[in-house]
Amino acid sequence: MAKKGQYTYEYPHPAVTADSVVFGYDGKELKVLLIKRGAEKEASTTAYAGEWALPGGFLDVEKDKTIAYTAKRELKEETGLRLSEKEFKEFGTFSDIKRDPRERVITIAHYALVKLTEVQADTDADKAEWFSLKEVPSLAFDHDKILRDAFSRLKQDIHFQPVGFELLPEIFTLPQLQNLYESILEVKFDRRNFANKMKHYGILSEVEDGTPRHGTRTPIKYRFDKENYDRLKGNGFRLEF
Amino acid sequence: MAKKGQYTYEYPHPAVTADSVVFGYDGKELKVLLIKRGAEKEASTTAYAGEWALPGGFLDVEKDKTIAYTAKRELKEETGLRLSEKEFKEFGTFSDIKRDPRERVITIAHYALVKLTEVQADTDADKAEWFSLKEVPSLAFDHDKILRDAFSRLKQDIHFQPVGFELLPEIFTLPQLQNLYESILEVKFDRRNFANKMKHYGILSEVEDGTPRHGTRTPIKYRFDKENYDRLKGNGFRLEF
DNA sequence: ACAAAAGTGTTAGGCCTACACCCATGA
DNA sequence: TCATGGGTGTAGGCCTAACACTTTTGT
Repeated sequence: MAKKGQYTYEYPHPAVTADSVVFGYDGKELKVLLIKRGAEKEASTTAYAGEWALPGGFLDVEKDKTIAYTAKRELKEETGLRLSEKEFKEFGTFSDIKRDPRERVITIAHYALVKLTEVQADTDADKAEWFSLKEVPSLAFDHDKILRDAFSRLKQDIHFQPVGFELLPEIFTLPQLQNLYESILEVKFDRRNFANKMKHYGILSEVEDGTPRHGTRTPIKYRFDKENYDRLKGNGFRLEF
Repeated sequence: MAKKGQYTYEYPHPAVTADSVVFGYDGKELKVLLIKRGAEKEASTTAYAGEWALPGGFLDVEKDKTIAYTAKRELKEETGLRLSEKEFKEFGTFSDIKRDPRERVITIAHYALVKLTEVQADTDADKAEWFSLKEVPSLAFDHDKILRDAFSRLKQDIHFQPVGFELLPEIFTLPQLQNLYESILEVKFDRRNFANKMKHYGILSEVEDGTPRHGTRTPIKYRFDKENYDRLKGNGFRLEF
């Protein structure tokens, strides 16, 4: 570890952190991953000790190639989750002069989408916990605001890029997909219209699992047609509703 | 001025800057404001001396309330332009480890829209110059990329929020407005369809200037209905084309 | 047997697109 | 007088929104 006071500059420098809002979907609700700030580690983490916060941490000036890499590294260290840098979408900078009581800290905020059902096993339950968006406790620093902003940004983004693939298990049903959209946009859709639209996009392929679907009570299973999905993601699309 | 080496930290800190891409419209073309980097001032500005760059500069850790304030302050200092903090839209962070040869510098990129015809007088011609987007020289640091990203972001944003008010003079004509949209989106529109659409939004009010419009050769003058314009801006809108 | 979940198709209305002609001015 | 710029309206197509009934399973 570096010696105290080793790094000097002609002008004051701020500290820079990357914080991440990780959204997951359990088939019913949208959730967010939070960590509990501990008092055990470096002195610099003692602010807001014991409170819930977004995962994130300081830019390693000498090693982190980009701030997205910081986000990735810190998420892994704090929650056990391994995501690639590309999965972090930057959505804003929070730079208020008083946002950290210790020193001037600028944070670059990111959000990421994960398949909750698949990564739940990887999240280190000692440190991290998934919260329903409606039951998020009050958070350290300005993380409440960061979380709110991330959610609005996700709401915006969902209009232009399909969003299911990142959040749903590989095999899913139309009602699940619809519920996901409804959870994010906080509205209800007509079942028929939703199905028509999704089918027209051509990103769904029906999964044949042998069972010859007796009733209509058990939903049809789909997976995403990754090729069309990615093309749509690249070109952008217009979800109107 | 602070003494050299006065500021020490336990861990290395990056420098943080705010850079601004200021777009203006002269009635024909979209332009961008650039500054020429000088060698005269502090040592820290000698990198890329003499080259063109985006206006911007270092966060004043002790005084700048937010990074948007940094953007505002630096723009004023470097070009003479006075904008309010709200006029700077943050659109991304550029954090590549090698983007500045001197030390680790993270920049928070912003863009702003101004009425070129009205502010041209305020821009300090010794330091700053307006360039047509198609004639931008090669820029210092990674500012080429920042400029490209700003332009794409503007293109995106224009689909969801009306954009004329910030760029056009108070009184303008429909052909001007159309040309502005065409300049930004780099496409051509049908005159009639464009007019129909804009009129349906209800953000244009005809300006009566006495002259009883003999021919149709002289275009009708409009101003924005600020109330409807702001409402539309708040609610968002969907420009389809 | 009843409530809840899921599948399915049609119609009306609104928005987008394409398209042509006239008038006045300036060269 | 001719080329240019600007104003204006309509018809067809597509997408969106609204809407009801049937089947089956679980209680």
